[in-house]
This record gives sequence, C-alpha cells and structure tokens, in this order.
Amino acid sequence: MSEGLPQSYNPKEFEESLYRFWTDEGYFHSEANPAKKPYTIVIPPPNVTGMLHMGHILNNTIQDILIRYHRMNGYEACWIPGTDHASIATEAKVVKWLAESGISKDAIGRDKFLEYARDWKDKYGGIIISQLKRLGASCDWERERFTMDDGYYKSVIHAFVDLYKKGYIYKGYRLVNWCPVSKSAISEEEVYYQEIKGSLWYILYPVKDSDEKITIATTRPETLLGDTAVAVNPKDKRYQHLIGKTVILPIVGREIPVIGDEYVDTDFGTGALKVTPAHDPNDYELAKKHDLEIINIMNIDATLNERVPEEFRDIDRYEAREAVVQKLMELKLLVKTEDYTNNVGYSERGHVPIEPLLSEQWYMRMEDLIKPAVDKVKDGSIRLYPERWVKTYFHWLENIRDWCISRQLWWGHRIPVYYCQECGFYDAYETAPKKCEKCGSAKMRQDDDVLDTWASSWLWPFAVHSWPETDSDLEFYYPTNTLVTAPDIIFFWVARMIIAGMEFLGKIPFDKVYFTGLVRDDLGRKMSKSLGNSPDPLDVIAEFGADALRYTIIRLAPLGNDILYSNEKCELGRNFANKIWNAAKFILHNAENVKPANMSKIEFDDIDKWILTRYYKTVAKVRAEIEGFAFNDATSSLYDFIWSAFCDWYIEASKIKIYNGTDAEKTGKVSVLLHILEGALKLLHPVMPFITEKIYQVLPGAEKSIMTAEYPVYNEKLVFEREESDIDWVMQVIYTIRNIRGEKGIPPQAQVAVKIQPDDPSYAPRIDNNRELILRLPKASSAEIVSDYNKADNEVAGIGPGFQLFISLEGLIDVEKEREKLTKEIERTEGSIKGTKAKLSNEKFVAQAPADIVAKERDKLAYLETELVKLKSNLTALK
RNA sequence: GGGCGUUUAGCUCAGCUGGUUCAGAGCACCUGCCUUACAAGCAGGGGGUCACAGGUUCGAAUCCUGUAACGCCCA
Repeated sequence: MSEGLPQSYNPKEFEESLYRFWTDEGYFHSEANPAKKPYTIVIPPPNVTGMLHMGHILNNTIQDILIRYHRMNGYEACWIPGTDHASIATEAKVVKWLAESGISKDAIGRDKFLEYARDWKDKYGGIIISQLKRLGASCDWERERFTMDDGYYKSVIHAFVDLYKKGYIYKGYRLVNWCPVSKSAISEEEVYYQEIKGSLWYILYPVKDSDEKITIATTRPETLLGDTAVAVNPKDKRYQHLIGKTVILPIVGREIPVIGDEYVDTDFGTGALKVTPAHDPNDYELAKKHDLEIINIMNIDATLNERVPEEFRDIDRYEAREAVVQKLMELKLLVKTEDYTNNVGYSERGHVPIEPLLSEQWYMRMEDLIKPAVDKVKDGSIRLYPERWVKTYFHWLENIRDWCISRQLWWGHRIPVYYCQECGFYDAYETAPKKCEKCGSAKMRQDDDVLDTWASSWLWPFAVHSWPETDSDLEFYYPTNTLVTAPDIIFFWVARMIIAGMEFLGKIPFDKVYFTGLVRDDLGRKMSKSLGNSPDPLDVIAEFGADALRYTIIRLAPLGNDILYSNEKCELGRNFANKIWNAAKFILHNAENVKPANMSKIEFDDIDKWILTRYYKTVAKVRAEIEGFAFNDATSSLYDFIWSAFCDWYIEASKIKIYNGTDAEKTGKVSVLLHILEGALKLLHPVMPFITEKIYQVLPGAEKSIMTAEYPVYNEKLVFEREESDIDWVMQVIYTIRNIRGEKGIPPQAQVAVKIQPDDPSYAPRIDNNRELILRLPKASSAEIVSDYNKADNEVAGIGPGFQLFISLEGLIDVEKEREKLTKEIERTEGSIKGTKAKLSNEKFVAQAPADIVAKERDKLAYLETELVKLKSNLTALK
C-alpha cells in the first residue's frame, strides 16, 4: 500500500501528471444536465497577451475552490474559461513585433495587419491559459472562448446593432483621452497618473484698450495657442472689473473674452485661468457653459496643426512648449517660472502623457441602460462581497457619463456601421449590406474604428454561449452564480455586465460578486514590472508546488483586504503539505495488512470520540466558511484541525494501541485514522487539489478520483460532546506535566511519577479511562489519583483548570526559584480575585448584567479562590 | 476637497452579535530533543497599555465621536 507514496513530498513528481489525469478523464467538462443544479462561474478573461501574475493566482484559486467545492457537493459545476482580445495592448505588441522585421502597420494595410495579428495570437497568445493549468484550475477547457472567436464576434456585433437601432448609440464630437502613440482614444482605465516635476509659467495677457495686463499661470504654455478665453472667479476682487472685457492672446493676437465662473480656484497661481477648451477637460466644460469657441490645435500625433501660427506648425507639443516660452520671453510677456509638481495622466499603452483631444467618436447613451443595474443591487438580487463596494458601485452609476466605445485601432470588433459613399446615408448592419438602402449605390464603406474591448467583454457571461441564439446551454448556465474579480474593474466590467445582462436577457448575470484584494509585496508596494517586485508564479510553483502557493495565498487573503506577499511565505503551505504527506505515509504504513472497519462497527475509546467530534465540527465550520467566502478562515480551520488536533494529538495517541494493542484495538485505530484522513483530504481538496488527490488514490477503498467524491457532511451521530470535553481536560493534564518537565529540565527519557488531584471527585474516570494517554504522551511512570494531598518535599506541583498535580523530582528542584515563581503567581491570582470581587460587590453589575454573566463571574471567583488555596499550600510545602 | 479601508507580539495577521484565562495563531527568537510519519519536524518558553484622546456601559481590542499615520477610490 505505502509503495503508492514516495518517501518524501515532492510535488513536481505528480502535480502535472495528475492534471493530465483529470483532463483525460473529462472531470472538468460539464454538460447541461437538468437533473442537477448548475453552478457556473465565468472566468474574468485575462488578456490574450497576458502572463500569469499573483493577482491571477489569488483570483483563480478562489474560483477553483468554489467550483471544486460545488462539484463535490453534487452540482453540475462549470467554470468557463477564455481570453480577451485586448485591442490596444495586443495591437501594440503586434506592431512592435512587426517592427522587428521592418514591417510597418500602415504600409501593409488593415487586412494584412490582421492576418499577422492572428498569427501572433496563435503563436504567442494565450500563454496564460497553460499557466492556469499549471495552477490546477479545473476549467471546462472544451468551452474555452476568445472574445474574437467567430461566434463571439457575432454576439458583439449583434449587441451593437441592437443598441444602435434602439437609439442608444450615437456619434459625437468631443474631448477624449488621446494616446498620441497608439493614435487612438483610450479609456480612463488605461490612463495612469504620475507626479511630474514641471514648471508653472506666469504669462501676461494684455487687456484690450487698456494698459492693464492679466497674469495667468499655466503648466502647459503651448496650449495658449488654442486659448479662447480667460476665466476668473467673480468673487475675486482683483479681477471682478475685468469680466466682460477682452484680452489679446499673446503671440496669436486673437481677441478673447474674460469670463467669470465660480469654478476658478482663486488660490491657484494668480487666480486667473487660461481657457483652452480643445485640450483640457475642465476648460471644455467651461466652454460649453459659456458658449466659447473651441479651437483644436493638435494633430493626432500631438504635433501642432494648421490652426496655430506658422512657426509652430508640425512640431511636437513639447518642442512647441519650448518655442512658445522662448517667444513669450522675446515679447517680454513671461513674468516668471516656478518649479511645480503636478499629476500627469500617461497612456498605459504608449507611456507618454495623454492628450485631451477633440475628435469624433461613437458613444453609448447610458442614462436609461443603468436603471435596472441600480435596482438589482439595491434590492439585494446581486450582492457584493465585501459589501462596502456597493457605495462605489452606486456612486459610479449615479455619475455615469456616456460611454466612448470607439477606438482608432484595427485589432478588435470593427464597428458595423456602413456609409454610402454616394449619398452619405449610413446605418448599422449585422451583415455587410451590398448596396445603399437609400440610393442603391454599391459603394458602401464600413466604419474604420473598432469597439472598446469592454464593449465586447461586457457580454461575456452569455456570449460565451451561442447568444443571441437561445440554446440549452444558455438556458442552463445563465445566470451564472458567482463572479470573482478585482475591485478596480467594478465599473469597466462588473457594472457593465449587469447592464448588458439586464438589457439583452432581462436577467442578472450573477448573484454574488466577490472582490479580491490586491496582492502587494511584503513592503506593501503594488507589484509592478518596473519595481521588479512581482514574482513569477511559475517559479514559485516550481519551488514550492502549486498546492503550497494556492494554500498560502488564500491563507493570507482575508475577504477583500490587500495581501502582503513574498515567496518565503509559501513555506507555510509547503510545510503544511509536507505534514499531511508524512501523516498519510504513517497511516498507510500501519494500514497494511489491516482490514479497515466501518465506523459503526468500532468500539470507540474517548480519544476516538474526541477526534471524530473535532472532525465533524470542522466539517461544519469549513462548509460555512467556504459558503460565506471566508476562504482564509477555512484554510486556518483545516490547518488547525489537521496539524494540531489530528497529527499532534490523535496520531500520537493512536500509536499506543497500534504498537501495543490487541488486533481489534489496532483495527479500530487504523479505521478511525483512515476515516479522518480521507475526510480531511476531501475537505482540503478544493484548496490543495494535487496532494489530496495523490494521497486519496492510494487509500484503501478509494474511488477513482477525489475530485468527484462527495464533500464531507456533518454527522451528528459521530459527535460526542462529553468525551470531547473529557479529553480536553486530559490534554490539560498532559500539557501541565510536559510544562513542568520543560521548566525543570527533566531529561527527555526520564519517566516521572505523577499524582493527580481532581478538583471534583467525579473527574476521576477521566483519568481512569485515559490513563494510557496520561502515561505515554508525557512519559509518566504512574498517574495516581489523590485527594487532600500534601505535597512532599521532593515534589513539584502544577495547577490546571480542574486539577492539581504533583511530580516527584528526586532532588531536582531549585527550591529558591520555585518559591519566587509561586509568590508571583499568588500575587497575580490575588489581583484577579480583588478585581472580580470588586465587580461582584458592585450593586449595579449584579442588578443589571444578565444573570448568566453574573453567575460566570461568581464561578470565576470560586475558581480563583481554589487556585489561591492550592498555590499557597504549595508554597508552604516548600518550606 | 469628498468617500472608503487599515492601525492588535519584532513581522504577517485572527479576534464575527461588547461578558468563560480574551489578549490568540504562524513566522522570527530562546531552551531541550535526529523519540522507528515528518528537523519542511517534536516538546516547552519569553514577548503586546490592542494607534491616540474622549464618550456610552456594571463591563470596551470589540460600540460611538474626534485626532493622527498609512493606503485606495473619486473630484
């Protein structure tokens, strides 16, 4: 039997082959099965360009725990995996890849580029999928989807056309976050902010028909060329008189108005603000409010365009900045320059500052679409964990703006709007029209833009099936059950999926959303490539094993809180796995030549009943913890049970009868050991799938796989409250003996003679029934029950809850040390007695506190007073 | 500026509805052990005014208010 387990725990030897076993057996695959209840999770699809990082480990381990748990509980569990095409990120990678071979995107054109992009995706994309497999993710790989698969593509186009026809999608000309490198609009999510040391330039704007000049302060002097107003706060006494006047824009000479608006911060700079509506979002809002002219002065690569004076045209915005400052100095309109640090938005794609740019884009009108999404969270149909995210969710929905869904890229879902080249008519179509509906011309041209990636992934929970066609899969698996994701995409993805689910199917996409925390390094810093503090999970798995990594990361992650991670912490999981491995080896070795018996056939002793009770209580606890998303608590409960209760106490105790007991006793012990081991493995399997499977498969009478075994169920018949507390008491006795041995430096091999005096004679059977434990575990030669015992000179006394005990030391005690210790102990106990007495003599306490609390205080006092008596008599006995 | 979160042992964190040694675990540290499952281990030990200041209460790590530090989100 034990040849099934190698001598030492080495996860590398079996993790990958077990994964192959599971997939070969088809255990991960699910089919719509109305006889069972579905339990479905859709994976948050990682970027197809992505590599696995610690955030993925946390997120996907949690999903795997939920899926494996529900699968073992008899659900038709289905975890649908896939990847996201990630327009902008992938396109950037492909452009770079082509550039290495000297190929430029613009030279080869759209179709050729997309061919290359698909090649790239096939070759390099989806590495993350194989990495997830290494983690042990039990996804239904037969259902793997990619957001640009044909079927998925059709779903996205269908959704667009549907919303377009309903009037939710329109074209608008407004300010967007522009990435001058990708030459595309990007979403707020793709903007990151950096503190940049720059300057604040103070510039004079002459007032028309006056000698007066207004000084404005700006961090972006080059945008001056597109100014269309100067704004001041109407409350600001310095400038009130200028409101309504006109100033002459330096360099350009354009006459622009001075406007008053409360928005202006009187404390910033000089309190006068230059307004460049086409290149600053706040200025843009001001311009709309005050009906100002909007002058776009930039090209899509952030060079200046033909609307600026000739000398500045076609030069980059930063060169233009130098040139403008130089010119202002020449004109003596630059007052001063100050150092200034400000927060600049950078494009995550091009790694250059984004440019607010006016352009024509497609928008989705959100106002009506969000209503059901608000309601479903408000009425509790969808619950967020931790709940505090609800506030954030509502805040975003309440302040929602229309969604810019177009991107100036090629890799993605091309917007299905077709324009007639002859008459200008346009409309949205699911399949390309042959000719214009209006004039019949065949010269139709499709819009060049593609959709924002989120405008495809928001359909994920149902577009992974054949939607818009309704089939049995869609009906069976939708709505899904739980979504596990990070809170930073609560708006971009979670809220939008809810909106899409309600709009297209009239049903919520999931009813629970679990938000994980962020994985940081052990200094609390975000993990990032530039810091180099982001460990490669595959290295960690190679060193510690996937189980250890899974266990550790879950153990470290309380619901929704950030976790501080470092590789060394995986020792926790690895050591735990090693402990289980060795325990299993011991049990299997002793189970050779023993025919395990059913629990109902065994005559249990107290400690059997104790471990069974602990086990079934753990079953109930772990179930509740997993269902309440308290995964870290579940991992702790399992650790405590397996390591402290099972290994440290029960296995050690079982050796007594295994080595020296009758055949029946040995069979009983082995049967209980196997029963608990098998149950513990099942309980732990969702968290540590590999080691549990590895051991399970060599257990006598095991089924083919632990994955498909039944998750343990609480069994009241095997819970024994009295024996549990009896053994707890006995454990205290053993612990007290060991403590004395340690304190007194008794040699490890020496046997000690122990006299135990229970506080209550009715406790005596606890000793009689478990004398073997009391003798063997702390190496005692005898355990005699005494009453009213007076300690002998060569004895040392120990005190525990409900007993007092005496150990003969044969001249080993240091009388002086012992006396000091006892005196301290007495002082402390007297202090506690004083406090408790004070409480009890407080009339208010006795009158107002609940009766059972008062009773407890009385018991406590009685207990302390007994302690004191014991301590004092021990002290006297020393003299 | 608005919102949220965190603050408990040297480190990472438990401590859920105030009340049994409620101040705990792991790591680290100290002592002793290679005891025939496990040194990735076993047995024992030391260590904290529960961020600070008030308040509620018979009673506060726990509830309330304020302050501070750190972090996140939004503007």
